[in-house]
Amino acid sequence: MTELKEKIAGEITISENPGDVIKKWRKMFQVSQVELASHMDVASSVISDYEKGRRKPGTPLVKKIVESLIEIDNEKGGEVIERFSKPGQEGILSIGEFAKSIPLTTVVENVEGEFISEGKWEKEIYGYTVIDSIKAILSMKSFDYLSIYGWSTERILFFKGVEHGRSPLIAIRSTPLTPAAVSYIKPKKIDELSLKLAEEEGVPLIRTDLEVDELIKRLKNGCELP
Amino acid sequence: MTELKEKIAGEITISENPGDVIKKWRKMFQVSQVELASHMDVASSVISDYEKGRRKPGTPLVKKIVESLIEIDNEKGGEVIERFSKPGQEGILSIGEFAKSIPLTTVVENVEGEFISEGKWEKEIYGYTVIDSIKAILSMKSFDYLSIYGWSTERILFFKGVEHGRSPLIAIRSTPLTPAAVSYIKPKKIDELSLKLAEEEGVPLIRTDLEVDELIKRLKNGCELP
DNA sequence: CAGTTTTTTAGACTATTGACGAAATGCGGT
DNA sequence: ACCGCATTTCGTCAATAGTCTAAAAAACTG
Repeated sequence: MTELKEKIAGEITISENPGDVIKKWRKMFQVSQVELASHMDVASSVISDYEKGRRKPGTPLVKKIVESLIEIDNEKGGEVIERFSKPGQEGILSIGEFAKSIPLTTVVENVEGEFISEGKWEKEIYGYTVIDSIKAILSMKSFDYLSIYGWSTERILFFKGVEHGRSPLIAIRSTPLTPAAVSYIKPKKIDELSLKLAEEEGVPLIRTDLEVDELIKRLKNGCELP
Repeated sequence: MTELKEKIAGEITISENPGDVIKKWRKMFQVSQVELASHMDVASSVISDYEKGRRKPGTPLVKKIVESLIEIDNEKGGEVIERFSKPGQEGILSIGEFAKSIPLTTVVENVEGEFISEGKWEKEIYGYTVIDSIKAILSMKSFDYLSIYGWSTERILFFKGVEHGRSPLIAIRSTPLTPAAVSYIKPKKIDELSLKLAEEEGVPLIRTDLEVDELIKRLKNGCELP
């Protein structure tokens, strides 16, 4: 949902003619100016002024327009939103980029993790993705493994719902890209095959016993910004 | 490039604290307020006022900030931009969503196309993707076939650089999703196997002899908005 | 620690936005 | 042609953005 909001807001903002883009998305959501204005508690001529370019919207107003379109569609059953749901990303619980690269050892420390793989790993991490393995497996035919890389492959992947560690590694090996590191969230027992697979990929394995919510919180707060 | 700009602008706009997001991205690009301000030809205290939330940016200003960050990075070799390049999308020439669903027959008419597959096709099309098959093949190991679906699978895919029509269909069959239609741009000769493959997928094959630029233009102008 | 750079803060002024209401225009249906 | 609904246009005013300069505070480096 946030991604769609950002997409719309970004497109409006970057455009040479924000008014045209506002109008385009309003029509996409099949909402009249009167309806949008009513939802926003303004006069409909306000919407027209922006769409025709008489006024340039500030960010608070773009935010309000976008959120209103989303809310109106939800009230109508969410059909348009459904159409704009990207396929294959159901199992991604959280994904983000760090403001600066962070040493892997620091990330692991922050999430109270411990290395399963032996050796000294001096990688720099630029982002993270937290994945629910069960959901990913259930949508096996459609899960978009490439989407877990978001904006960079130099990231650490956290898998929840893993027992022995194999399936994420096998899936990762089926894509053309390689993450910087893989971590399991509260795994049962990591077997030797997983270690071997990871070694062949040059990917360090880590484990953490943090709760998922706490993990995500730490990734967002502890690693993203000073 | 546009996608990254929209991503940054969208995140700034949708945020409860745009100033914090502006600061985050400025730091990500490793640019000081002084440098950014100088590039934008304003006083550095202007940047501070926005980052600290004393002023709320209008869309023209967000646009200017984002474009300045990108330009500054380009001047420094583009390393940060490179880091944020999504892998696997090198062969996508153009991708877009229609404001409303359009009957396939109308789309085909607009691009002066003709059906190769027999029968009456009454599909509704929600978007398009124009793909350079040569580039996609060259980055064979990393081309992200799922990315061609953008925000919806209900789209028509146009393949440029196709001789007999097989490779796109084989590639499509290797992903878990199915497009609404497939069109070739100036193909040599479509062989029977391609027809058969398409038939098995329930995907109509179309051909068009438009130049790629003209095709993209028509898709953007003729189909996107009335 | 000192010096330099970066960021923040505050006051001030001009231009523009945010928003209204009323009138005009456009469009589709009967 | 008329009606109802949607959109556009325009004038107006209060509030806020866009921007400056100068000083203070914070951060960084050797």
